[in-house]
Amino acid sequence: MTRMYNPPHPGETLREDVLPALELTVSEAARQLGISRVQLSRVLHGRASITPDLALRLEAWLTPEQGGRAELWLGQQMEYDLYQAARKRRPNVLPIHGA
Amino acid sequence: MTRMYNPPHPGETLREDVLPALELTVSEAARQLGISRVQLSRVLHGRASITPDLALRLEAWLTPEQGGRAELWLGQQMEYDLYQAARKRRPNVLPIHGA
DNA sequence: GAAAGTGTAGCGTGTCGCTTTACACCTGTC
DNA sequence: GACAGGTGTAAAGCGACACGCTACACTTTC
Repeated sequence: MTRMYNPPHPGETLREDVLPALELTVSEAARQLGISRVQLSRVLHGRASITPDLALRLEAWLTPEQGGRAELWLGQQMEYDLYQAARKRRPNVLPIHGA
Repeated sequence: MTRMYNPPHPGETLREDVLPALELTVSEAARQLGISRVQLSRVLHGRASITPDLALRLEAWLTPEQGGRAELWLGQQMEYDLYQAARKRRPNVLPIHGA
């Protein structure tokens, strides 16, 4: 239950690590991934999430060495979403036995 | 990239393993979790997903031995969603260097 | 028969992913 | 200076879905 670190948005990883290594423009990457340039830009800036569909596209697009594992992208998104959810509303739920 | 097994919906796990061990009714569990009975029933039967909010509620409610880890619930939901997404639409994306 | 528990359909609301269009900005080259 | 290409982003429209509420039918237990 200790989640002290601030997980980065996976789009940030994509923007800072993956795309520069590929030497591709955002427009060209979006074209190859089969999504719109606008949507990819939103993901890269943390304004949209890595969806299962996008994770599968990244897996089909990248080599395993470049980060082509759908579970990794989705898992990082999950960590991010969980942290953001815990940061604001903590649900008012009591432990079950009082334990 | 090999995802050959059929991951169960996490609500199924909740219905078959967790709730029986607690000897609680669905209505009472929903009340303690702070969600509606209808919504919990939908989750238990795979008609609704484990959201970050619900995962945090489960974590606050259950002891760690009972399965009280938000990441586990969300991760199982992720596996399920990923498998379902891969099962139907496979995105038409080419590998990046023809590799 | 009454009460409690359950599954589920239907409705309304809010959120969000996604595309398309459009705009403003920056950079290079002619 | 004009023009083209790349970029970020806002707005509009659509579809999907989580969620609560109400309502109904069914079952079991008293």
